[in-house]
Amino acid sequence: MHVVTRFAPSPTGSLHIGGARTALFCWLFAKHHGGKFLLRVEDTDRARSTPESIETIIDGMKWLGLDWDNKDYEGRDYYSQFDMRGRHADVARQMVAEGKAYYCYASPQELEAMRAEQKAKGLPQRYDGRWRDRPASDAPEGVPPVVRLKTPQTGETTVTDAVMGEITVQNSQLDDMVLLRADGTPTYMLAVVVDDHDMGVTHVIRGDDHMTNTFRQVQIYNAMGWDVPTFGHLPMILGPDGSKMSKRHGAQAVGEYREQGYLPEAVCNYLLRLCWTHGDDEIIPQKKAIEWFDLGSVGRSAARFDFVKLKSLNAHYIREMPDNELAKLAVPFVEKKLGKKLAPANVDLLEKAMPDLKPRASTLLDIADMSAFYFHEGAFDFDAKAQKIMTPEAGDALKELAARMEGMDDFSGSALEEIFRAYAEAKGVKLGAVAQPLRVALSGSTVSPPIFHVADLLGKTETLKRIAAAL
RNA sequence: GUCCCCUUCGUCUAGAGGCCUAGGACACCACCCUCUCACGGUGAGAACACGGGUUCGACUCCCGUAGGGGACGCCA
Repeated sequence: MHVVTRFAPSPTGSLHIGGARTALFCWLFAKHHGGKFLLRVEDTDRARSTPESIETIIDGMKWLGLDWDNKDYEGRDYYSQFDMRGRHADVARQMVAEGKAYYCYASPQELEAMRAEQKAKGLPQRYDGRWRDRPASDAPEGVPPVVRLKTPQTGETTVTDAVMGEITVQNSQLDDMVLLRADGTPTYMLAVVVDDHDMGVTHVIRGDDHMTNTFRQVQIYNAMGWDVPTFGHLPMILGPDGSKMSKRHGAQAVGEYREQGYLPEAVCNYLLRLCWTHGDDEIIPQKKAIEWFDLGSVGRSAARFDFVKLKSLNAHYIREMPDNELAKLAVPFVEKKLGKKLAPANVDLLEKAMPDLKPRASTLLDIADMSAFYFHEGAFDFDAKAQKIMTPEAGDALKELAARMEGMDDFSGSALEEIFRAYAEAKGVKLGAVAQPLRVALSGSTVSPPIFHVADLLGKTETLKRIAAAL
């Protein structure tokens, strides 16, 4: 199957998680079929479109690993809808010439009054076609008209959606939408259709908030005699409480997930599983996703976003990642936590500590929090719990054990553990009774990775230094 | 208000008329492992929105009700 998909965000903000999901699905569908995936920025709204927003969206796509095929297009890495405005206007004029569209001179105020009246009467709010059949001679002087599509008022329109199935709407429900604004710029409705057609888009995959637009857009395809692409509408992503996703629910922008230490693999896997399934499979690496993806397995109902599940998926991908790669990703987070650059030796230490850190972390932020103590300089400030562990008796024991450590040639974790175990057994106490004070001395906390291994990584000199500082 | 879509454990979902004593994952609880915290392992609890049909048989098909979402702009 010949496949061309596109992601068409409007550059009026960041790349939202819902947009990322749409982009992911478009990308997966194209990759699955060996087709093309295009990026088109819908920037016809000049007042709200910003270059910063375009950058943010592109950054987000790159971070997620969703590469598109229209790079280096006229000095840009994406299609700009605004660039095609001339073409859009030509199409609109062609439709007027062919009697498929007409000029409407109704002012915005007039239309507002019309809608208000309809609403008051409990009538459906739509353009009443007041200029649909009026002769050109009725045109008022000096009023720039908009171009409206002459939509069929009888019959019905059926769309076979690759996700939602067959959906039919009565044409009487559709009104004559604006194609070209009074200032000659195209509306979204016209621009998407023309661009999708011109770009050879075969599959329009987007959020289902566009479902009802589809019937209107089909009218434009029909008026122009163009092939209608296959549509696939994806269900909405809702906040945890079932209402529309908003700031109060948590991170919305893809960039925020990045800053919070999420891995793109986890975000993609989570987004994929949110409304698409492959039996009982939960962990779906990118390669498998491309192999398995299809539109038929996309669910039809809106899904609630579950930050906890995303986190557990992120934890999984952290555990799977090779230590060196993970350390590299974690460095900026650790440096931010520490407020200073990490020396090469410390980066090395971070990588060596990774096997201990990985199973304990859900995000890169967690890794930064848990690993900060390795790089700590000077004495720790013990919290109440730590102070409770550091009793005079514990101090005496540590002092004795430190003396034994001095003489160790093999300062490995297992050798240390042996010494501590032997000591504990001789004193008739549990290992924890001596291991916990060591943990507090070395990490400044009652919680840390396995403490003998920590000592091993810190080295004999640093370990003894920290014990001395703690006593 | 009009039109469109949706409805299985708390959440994401499996399920295409008998395979369902409704499966998996996250979360939660218990136990095991254990130097702390995790990881891991084992186990428990937890759902077919409601009401009518159709059928020998409905989570699965049809209708209705309720609830949720979306659209109704010279925004996209």
